[in-house]
Amino acid sequence: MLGVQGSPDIVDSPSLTALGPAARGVVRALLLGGPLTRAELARRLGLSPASLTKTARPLLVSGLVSEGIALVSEQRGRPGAPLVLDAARHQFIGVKLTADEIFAVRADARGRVEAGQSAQIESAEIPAVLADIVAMVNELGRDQRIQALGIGLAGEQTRFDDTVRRNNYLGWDQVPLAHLVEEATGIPTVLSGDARALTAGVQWSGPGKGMSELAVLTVGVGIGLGIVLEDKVLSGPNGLVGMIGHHRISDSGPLCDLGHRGCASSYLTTAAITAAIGVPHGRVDIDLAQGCALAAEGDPVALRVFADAGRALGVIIAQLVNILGLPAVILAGDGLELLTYAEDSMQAALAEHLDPVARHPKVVAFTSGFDEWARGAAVVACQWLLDPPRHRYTRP
Amino acid sequence: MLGVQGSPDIVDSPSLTALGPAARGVVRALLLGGPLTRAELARRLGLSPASLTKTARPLLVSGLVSEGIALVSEQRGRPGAPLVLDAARHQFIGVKLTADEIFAVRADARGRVEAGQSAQIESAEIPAVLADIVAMVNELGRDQRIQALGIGLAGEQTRFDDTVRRNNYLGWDQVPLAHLVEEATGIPTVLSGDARALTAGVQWSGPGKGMSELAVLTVGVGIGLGIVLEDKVLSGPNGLVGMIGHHRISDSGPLCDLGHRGCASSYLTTAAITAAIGVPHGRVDIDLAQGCALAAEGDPVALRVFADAGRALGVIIAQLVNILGLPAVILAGDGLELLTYAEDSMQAALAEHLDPVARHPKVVAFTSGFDEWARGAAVVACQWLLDPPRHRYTRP
DNA sequence: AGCTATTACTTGACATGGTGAATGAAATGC
DNA sequence: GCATTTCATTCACCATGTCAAGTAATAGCT
Repeated sequence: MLGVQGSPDIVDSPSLTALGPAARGVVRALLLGGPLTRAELARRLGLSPASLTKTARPLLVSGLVSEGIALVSEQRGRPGAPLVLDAARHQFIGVKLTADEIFAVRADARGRVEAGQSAQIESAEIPAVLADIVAMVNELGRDQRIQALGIGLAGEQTRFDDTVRRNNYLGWDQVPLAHLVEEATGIPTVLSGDARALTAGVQWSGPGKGMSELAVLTVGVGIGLGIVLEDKVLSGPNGLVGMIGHHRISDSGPLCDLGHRGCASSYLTTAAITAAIGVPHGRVDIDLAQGCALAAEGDPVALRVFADAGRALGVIIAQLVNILGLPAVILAGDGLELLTYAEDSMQAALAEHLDPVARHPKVVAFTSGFDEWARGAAVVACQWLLDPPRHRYTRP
Repeated sequence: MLGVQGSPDIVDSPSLTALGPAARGVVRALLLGGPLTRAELARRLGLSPASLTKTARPLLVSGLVSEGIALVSEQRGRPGAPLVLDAARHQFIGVKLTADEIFAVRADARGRVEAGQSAQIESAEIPAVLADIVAMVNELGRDQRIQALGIGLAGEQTRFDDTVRRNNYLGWDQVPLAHLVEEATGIPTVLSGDARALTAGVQWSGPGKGMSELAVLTVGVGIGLGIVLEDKVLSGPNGLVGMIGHHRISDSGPLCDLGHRGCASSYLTTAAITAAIGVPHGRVDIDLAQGCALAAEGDPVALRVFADAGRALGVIIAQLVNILGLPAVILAGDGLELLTYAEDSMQAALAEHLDPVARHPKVVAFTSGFDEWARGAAVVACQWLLDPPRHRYTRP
């Protein structure tokens, strides 16, 4: 692009915030459902055809939406003109903040990653971290108009949050991070829990695209859980949702670091698995890949550990499905490698613990890089902008 | 036979269906929050004061709402005039349908029961049951204008359903019961799952009144679960929610009738408890009250059975709170008597299995008669009428 | 080809529900 | 008695959505 930093010749697509709630609803539906005719949109949004004509007009004029060519119709009557959304027109930035590292990506409205970077955190002091974030955001947003910025971090964040509450990793408490970043960058900013951000990414543009109900279960350093109900990522009144890490799976079993016997963490975290495999072999420095290699060689210890892990996964999935009636569960996280040797026992445990009346859920493994977490945060930012505001009125 | 709707000497308060969505919102808030000033309503509904003046006017004119006297103000400025809702003005009927009996109550909008009756079901044939229901409804609705009718039954019903899907108790499948009853009585009718109806009753006018998030766990013949999230009773995509009856509590434990070892049903259903107490004593005809009596005498078998039941309850509550972040769990059902001797172990198990980060929930026992189920169905009918319609448009 | 049924879209009059700004009303605190 | 604070109203205006009516484009049938 020709433009220099901050120059006026950036293509200035109108901000999504300028759209009314009706238009946002249309954009949201198009984002999730691909090109759709006005008639189909009207049906999905529960509006009259007349409304859609009216709502779509300004979107067409602005160029955000354009009319495609009618498909070969298998219908009887006049074919509809599909509306196609120019999702690449709007950019978002997603940031995943951990105790020692920051990941950030720039993505378009559909969640396609355009650029990304990462940096180590030198100090957990608020001004230092803030400066790091701002530097990365400015770098990624150079010569781009960024619609919104999403930050995902561990802890008790609600779906669209603005302050960091009790973050043990960073040692922060009650930090108005969204406001700080917004002031420094000029970009509207929202916070979210990291598991919730990952879930949002899965739901809008990952393997769960278009599903209204699903759960995302992550295994790795810890166990994370995100739940989508009625198209919305659940966050609970305090952001305290999905604390499934210490669910008891079995009365007899290994101990987790909190002293629970047979809890989910004791079977599923990477540390638990590597320790369980390594100790009987007299090795403490084993990693997950080595554990998998042992299993591949037929090592009985490794096979048993993975089988137990699979069983734990199956029990958790069954509980979720029984309680919430979910039709799909997505497995993710950097410990997902274990699934190779755990899938059979997982399926067996799932079948055993599923309620006889419940429908068998679709279970999908979603292998992804670490930037998936940051991408999820970008999706959260997009969802935030397009969210139908419940409370429009802010008193003076 | 036609309903009594047409009789000319009924005080004809305008139907709630005539209210627009804005007015319904006000009525709903007043129903849940008692008398509220316009200013407070505006804050709760996220509207401007101007909106409230406008919305409240027709309600005041119609007499459904009247202005109370300002309370002794502890505020600084002008005291607001509380709007009080005349909840007794609108009647609803709730019906609980089981395999062999029908319970029905008439209640006002606030869920206060005005009358009730029950009848045995002679035959499970659809026309026979329909006739029974219609007769009871006509009897309860005599000389009254009934706003809506709610029917609660076991099975895979969604929150506001219209057809009975796969009901094993009655042997029905795909019966458009709501439509049939509506035609025969002239009263708008809605179906709901029975656990969901009970939950609705708890949420609107029971011990959970005013709470936005809670779960209702029932013990008795089976184990039921209803979940409220963001003020709405959860029903899932297929109405398959809360199938918690066969969750595994322990590897070792009694068998349930499906052959699961140590599942929730095997610890908590009344049949399981009475059998567990009775068999060691060589008695098969024991009931729950007798079991309690034995426990009161210090019978070690009974005490142990109740302690195990309490532990199962505690585990289930902990799981629910961990996953959903619920601040409160209400216990109900006709088997609740067991709690007298199970509470300690329940609390212990809850504390043990709750995630270290999770907030300890409020656990409340809600002892109630059998008509609580029918009352819940009446509340569902009221919620249904006052629900903000997502899809207003019905195409011609 | 021409007709009919079917589905898609547009138009304009109208209703509803919401806002902001200005104003008035009723209490407390000094 | 007066400032302050909070509550409520009024009026002009906007956004969204419906209805009824009409136009447009296709498939299938005769």
